[in-house]
Amino acid sequence: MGNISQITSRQLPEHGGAQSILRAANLLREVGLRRSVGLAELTAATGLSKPTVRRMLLALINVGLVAQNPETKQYKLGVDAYLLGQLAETPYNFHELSRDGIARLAEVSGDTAYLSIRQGDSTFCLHREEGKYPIRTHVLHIGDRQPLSVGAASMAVLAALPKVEADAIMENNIDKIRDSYPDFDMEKIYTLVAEARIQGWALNPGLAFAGSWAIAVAVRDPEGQVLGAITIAAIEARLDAKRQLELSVPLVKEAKRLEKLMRQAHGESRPVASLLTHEVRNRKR
Amino acid sequence: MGNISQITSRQLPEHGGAQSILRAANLLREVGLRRSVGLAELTAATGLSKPTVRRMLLALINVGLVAQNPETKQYKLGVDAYLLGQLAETPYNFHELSRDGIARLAEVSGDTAYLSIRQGDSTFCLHREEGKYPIRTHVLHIGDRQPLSVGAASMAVLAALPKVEADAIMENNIDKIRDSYPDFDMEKIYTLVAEARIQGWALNPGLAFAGSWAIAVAVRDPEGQVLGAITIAAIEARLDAKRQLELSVPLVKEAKRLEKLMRQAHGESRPVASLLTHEVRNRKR
DNA sequence: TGTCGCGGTCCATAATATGGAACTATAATG
DNA sequence: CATTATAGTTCCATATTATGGACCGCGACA
Repeated sequence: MGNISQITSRQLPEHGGAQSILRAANLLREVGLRRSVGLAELTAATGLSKPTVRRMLLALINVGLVAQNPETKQYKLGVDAYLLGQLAETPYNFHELSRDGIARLAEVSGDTAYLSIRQGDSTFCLHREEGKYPIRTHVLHIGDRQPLSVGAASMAVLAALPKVEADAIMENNIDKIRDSYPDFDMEKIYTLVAEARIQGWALNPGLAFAGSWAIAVAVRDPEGQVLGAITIAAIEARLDAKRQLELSVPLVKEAKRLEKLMRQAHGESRPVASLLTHEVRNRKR
Repeated sequence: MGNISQITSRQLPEHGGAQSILRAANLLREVGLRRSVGLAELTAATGLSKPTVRRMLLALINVGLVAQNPETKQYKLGVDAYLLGQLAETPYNFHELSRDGIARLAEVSGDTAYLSIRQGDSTFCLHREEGKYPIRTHVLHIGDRQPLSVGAASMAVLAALPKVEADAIMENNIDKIRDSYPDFDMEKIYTLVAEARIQGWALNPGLAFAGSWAIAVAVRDPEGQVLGAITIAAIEARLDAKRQLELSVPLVKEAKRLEKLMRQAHGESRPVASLLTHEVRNRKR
């Protein structure tokens, strides 16, 4: 494998020998990131040859991780991918524990509340809860991924990271961002992140999508690492300076609450019920 | 696929060349089926050599599908597995659309209601909702898989399948079941499934776990295929013949409702919102 | 009718993954 | 302290396994 040019994605011969797994996982990710996608696009996205992609897709279909619509010939994630997700957990039960808080935020604000988790140089939208106000921004969807810098949650995460780390990431992401959001003002991002550091919450004044504003607060795990962020998004008219301040209060409160929940849950390593669980599991095995 | 000996799992050189993906997926599944597992058990479970398993695990860790606890050295599914699951869907939105109905069943019964989806020769527990009655059976957990024949949901699915297919599956599963549930009376299963065909709902009178009874109804997708089942489980004292009859009414009703929901949702291929989604997605790419 | 884009397949070749063995380390057990 | 079990690593000859160029068939378009 080429070790000089880094055109496609992750590579390196890797000490051991397991390249095909990396490729397959990459492919799986590419399929997942689009709701439905054709063979050609996947070959382009992965940089692999058509037969290879097709073979890998067949294998993934065989194990149920991918499904193909027999009419449109489009590929998408299969049921087993869903099931696998049911078996996995977010760290510290981040997702589960946040549910109520996010709902409360949607309730009190009337707008849309989000939960995002950090994944390397991106954030990933895990959950969305809608409030009662009839005009909503539907910009961010569950499953959407945004490079750090783009969006309120992203900026909140960046602001919460050590400054050197944040700067390195921004440097790193700058190309990715120029590709996807050509008319993006990186200077503004630096300012906004700096402000977020002082305020304790980040503001996205419609940068990614005109008219769609949002404020966000980072959430840390019991070890102090930045796990993700919670966000309230609204149309511009409903997020002026005054309301930003108003909403930042419950937002920060819910973030603190979530952090506390995670600390508590972290204390009790295993609930009593798992004893029974264990008994049953043995029976099965 | 191998139709004679099924010793290890899926095998055969497979027409194409993508065996390592099959192996990796298998490994991933084995990791997922246990909450947390060591290297030795995985080598045993997969039938592969230690270096191979370790190499594959490293690759899977690299892509985030597996995580390793640095203290215990145990492996489990990684965050990316979770995220992947968020991107996937159950067929016909089975899981989403069932949520309210399951909650209602838990509410009216006071006991525990389940949703299970069929996966080949097994059912997989997708969702559980608990009622208010203080004594609950915690036998089945989200993520648990049971071979068809074992459990009320399983039997409901079997009863709903064409008889020849059901018989073939039972024949097929019989070894698996003898392994895991040594004191299992297959004769009784046949009887119960036959009864289920007549009644329209299946009863598990504490077969898998003494004292834990349940009734279940199969659910079909808009094409008429059996997708899974919904279940009400309770302790034996709360599921005598009279109450079985009582509870079977709302159970069947919810199943019908769910089927209707899926038919409706199937009609409208794409909601309006996805136009916007598409626009945003383009921006990113 | 020609051509372009797409999904899909073949197969000789080259690259890749494999696992036995031998070894280290650490922790629990008797 | 010896023993056992577990996790993990390295080496390397071997052959299993993946690869992609070339090719086919189809439908859309001009």
